[in-house]
Amino acid sequence: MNNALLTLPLPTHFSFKECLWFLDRNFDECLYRVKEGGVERIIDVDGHPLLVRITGDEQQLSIHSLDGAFTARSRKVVSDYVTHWFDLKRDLAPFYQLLQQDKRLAYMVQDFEGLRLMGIPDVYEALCWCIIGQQINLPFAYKLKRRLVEGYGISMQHNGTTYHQLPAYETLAQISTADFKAMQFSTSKGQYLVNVARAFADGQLSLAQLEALPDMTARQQLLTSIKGIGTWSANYVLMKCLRDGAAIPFGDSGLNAALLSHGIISDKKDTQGILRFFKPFAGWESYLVFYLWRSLSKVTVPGK
DNA sequence: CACCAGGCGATTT
DNA sequence: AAATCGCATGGT
Repeated sequence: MNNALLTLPLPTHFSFKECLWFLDRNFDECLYRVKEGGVERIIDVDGHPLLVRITGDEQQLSIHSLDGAFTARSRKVVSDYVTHWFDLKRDLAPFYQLLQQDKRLAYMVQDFEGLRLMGIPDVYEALCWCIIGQQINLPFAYKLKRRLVEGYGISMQHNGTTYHQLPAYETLAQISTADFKAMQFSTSKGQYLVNVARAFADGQLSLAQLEALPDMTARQQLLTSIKGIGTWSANYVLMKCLRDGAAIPFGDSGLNAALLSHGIISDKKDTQGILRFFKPFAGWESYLVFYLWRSLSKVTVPGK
């Protein structure tokens, strides 16, 4: 038995290639690295960084620790993390049945077969990314994230490559407006990030606290009580981190673009039309949003 | 110089 | 509740 290897069985309708395509779609991501058919990143195990490499085939995901053998504890944490990240516990068959019933979307079942809604298991990371990405184009958003991570985060070396983690929230909470400006963050973006970091540092917000709430409405309310987290961000977190199938990031520019290009609406402000469109997809709204985002890149996966 | 980008908060209706 | 407005900041 290899103590540095962990494997996870795959459900049906799972394509590692499709998932990897999403992770590697030409953005300058700094919290993981896609290399030689796999993805590598640091996973936090009780405050300790563990570098792993994930590859996949038809049957399973293989997770190699690049940092020594797994312990029983790290095996559990990493397994849970990757299961969440790749959404391994979901049966996509019902979703594909719904897609087939809409002529405008049926092509997705073939073209994107096995694509999972790639999550952000860490709620702090999800919230930071929301704020960084608000109202700016994605290439610039990735630039900002890299500046923040390289300037204030935690990094480690492996075989000559540097791997990063976000700054701890205690660190982020103390970055000044001037320091944010130097990284080309707007004043409000910097303040919003500090607000989130403080909420974690002060114990007002944690994954456990969110999960303890009775329903998604209550979770959304707690999230939007933080200045800087609006409807879009709260729903983005519900979708990518808390795995709420019904979350829709209303107002999202990419979502609107996809709805327009599919002839589903003819006006971004047609709120009723959007709600009507999502109605038959009850419980799968977030998956539908993710597949609509996917459709914006017509690039197909090599070998499919 | 416009207009846009994975919006938000505050204000007004 | 729903619509509108001002706001930052860089990219195209």
